[in-house]
Amino acid sequence: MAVHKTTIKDIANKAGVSIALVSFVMNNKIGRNYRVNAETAKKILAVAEELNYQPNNAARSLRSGRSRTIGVIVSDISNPFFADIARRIEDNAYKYNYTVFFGSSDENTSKLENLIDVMVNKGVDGLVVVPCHGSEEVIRKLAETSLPLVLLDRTISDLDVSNVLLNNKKAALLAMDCLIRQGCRRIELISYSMSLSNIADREYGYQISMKAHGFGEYGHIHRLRFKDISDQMIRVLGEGLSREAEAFVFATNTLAVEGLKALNKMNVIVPRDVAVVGFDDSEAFDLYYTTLTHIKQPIEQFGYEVVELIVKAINQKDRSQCTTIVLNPELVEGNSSCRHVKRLF
Amino acid sequence: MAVHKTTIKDIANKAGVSIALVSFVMNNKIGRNYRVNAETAKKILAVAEELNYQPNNAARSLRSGRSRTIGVIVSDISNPFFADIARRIEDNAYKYNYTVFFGSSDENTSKLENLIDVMVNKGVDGLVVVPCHGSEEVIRKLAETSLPLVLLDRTISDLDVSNVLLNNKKAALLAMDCLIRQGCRRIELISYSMSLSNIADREYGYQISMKAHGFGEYGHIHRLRFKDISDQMIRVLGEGLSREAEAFVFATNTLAVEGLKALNKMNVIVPRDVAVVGFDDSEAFDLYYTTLTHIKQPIEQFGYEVVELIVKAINQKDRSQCTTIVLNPELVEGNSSCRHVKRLF
DNA sequence: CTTGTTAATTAAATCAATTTAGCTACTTTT
DNA sequence: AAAAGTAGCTAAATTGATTTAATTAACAAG
Repeated sequence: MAVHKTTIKDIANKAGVSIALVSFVMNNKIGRNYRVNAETAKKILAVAEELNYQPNNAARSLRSGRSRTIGVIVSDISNPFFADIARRIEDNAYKYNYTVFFGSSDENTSKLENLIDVMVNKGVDGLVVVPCHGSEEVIRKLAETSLPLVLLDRTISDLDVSNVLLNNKKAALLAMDCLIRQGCRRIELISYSMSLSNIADREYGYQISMKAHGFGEYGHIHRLRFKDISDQMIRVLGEGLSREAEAFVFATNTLAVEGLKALNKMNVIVPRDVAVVGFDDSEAFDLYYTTLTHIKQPIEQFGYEVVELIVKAINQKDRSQCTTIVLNPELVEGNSSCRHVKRLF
Repeated sequence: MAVHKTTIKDIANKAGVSIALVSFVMNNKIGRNYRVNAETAKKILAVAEELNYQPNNAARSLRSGRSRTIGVIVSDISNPFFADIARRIEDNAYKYNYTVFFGSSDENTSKLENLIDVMVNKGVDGLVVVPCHGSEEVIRKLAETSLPLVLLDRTISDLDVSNVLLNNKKAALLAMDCLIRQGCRRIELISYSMSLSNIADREYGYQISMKAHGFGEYGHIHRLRFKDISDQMIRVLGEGLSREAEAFVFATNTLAVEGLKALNKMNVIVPRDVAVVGFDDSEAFDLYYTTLTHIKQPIEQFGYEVVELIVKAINQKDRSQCTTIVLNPELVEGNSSCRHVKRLF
């Protein structure tokens, strides 16, 4: 608790030994090379305890070149999806005695680059990054350095780097299967205009499914710009409905929230007028008048695996060994996709 | 971008000067005590640029005893209220060249104590803490140390420390005035059983208002335990409704979300059957079938002021000078408090 | 009794930056 | 021309911990 002041030197003085011995004991380095008398070790530990010794991280870091610190850059830490992952990362990193710096890129490449600089400058031992639109080159350059790196949620094609990703194609297929089982054919996808691997894979899964079931002609992918979503949303949903779309799939939780808001404004009732499937959970859906069918991502596992990978990468000097972990999505069926409800009205 | 390797020494070698000169120039220390020829300075800066010099934080930190790092411990970083504040803190701290460590206490004192230890150990220059239930003693001990400290959102009574708080009593009065204006008398408050200054002040404001308007006899404060809220919520709301409560005030956003969920389950329509006022905003309310009347807290200002205070505290050696900033709440009137709607049904 | 071995310990270098005290050359003053 | 002042620069100490190389003391082996 107390703000530390006692150093290894203080302990050495009080215990009547050299600072080297204290260091050996404090680091449990006792072995064939460093031998310390059991009595002496005991005494040193006692004095350390008495003086409430806390090692100086700056000194340690300077000497070892390591900070026991990890940098995590997500697109927006106030997005519940990333906030939840952040919590898990924090918790798991703590187990390994690592502390975490967080940063938000706001889907802005220059901000991302800046954050990377700040964190590298702070001396983080490794970086976890959610690549944003247009960040490909920045990430490639970063991957060329010797700094341990793990990409989260999205990846960069043809880049030899560790990843923790969702099986986004499968996720899209799950969403589609659910709707198709309900008899939907005119299914439209609401997506972002940003070029992101997770989005692309979801779009791919959507298209595969539509074609496989022979609904290709009904297919529509709406790609919205990141800024000023709500106006665009009302427009594209309106377009879809005028084409008699039977279902909308929203490619992210932010899109789903905005989409449901728009449908509310347009007085469109879900699932009576149109079926809906979303991605990710959100507290927002808890108060919605019907339960939302959505793809559930294994948040805890995301946080867990990311830390495992980055710690592994830090501890191996061989940077060439990369691991990609692909996590499985799960379909949570609510009422928003129950197309048959129409008959009830 | 590149992982740094060039040191002050490299620059000195390449520029043909001593490391001291490089340090003077890099730190802009040029003045009466440290004189550097303009030409030399220029050359040093050029070499630094060329070698892409990034100062080693560990060395700097070791020498100066400062880390340019701030620790922020909230109760839960995945609660949107704190996540939003965290973003603002991060942004404002960046302006001062500070980086931020976040931690979540989960309203658990021993976890809080542990986090404080970790952060002190990491050598943070200052701490921003949201005190949790039962943390009084821990905070008092912390305040006795020389570590700059700012309490956020909640305070500890009779403790000489800087604070950034909401005027919670006023906030409660605003909420009450709004309901009373609508003709409500049987107003009940849903609160936590935790002993927290913000909660206490909101309860106080509620009681003051009820008594002042002569509704004391109708007053009911329900204090829920932090764990397993939903069951308790259904019970207490049921109790309230059986007493013909006309309005519920929820003392926090988490309580409001749980409360509205419970009302949904109980098939109680807002505001037809009961009026509702909440604290804080939440994305969750966006999809609710009616707009929620709530107390809006100045989130941006919270983040801003906290950083201002902690930076000020860090830069003054005189620890005795404490500042308390009390921010003003704002009432955002939605439809959930429009009691008169009853007549329309 | 010398040599070798090993247990126990320590002095000193190192990490990268900051900062104090001091040292040259000049220039200015008297 | 001696004294004083100053511009420009540098050597070296310092920060706290880690780690290498060296040292001492004790004991066993030859």
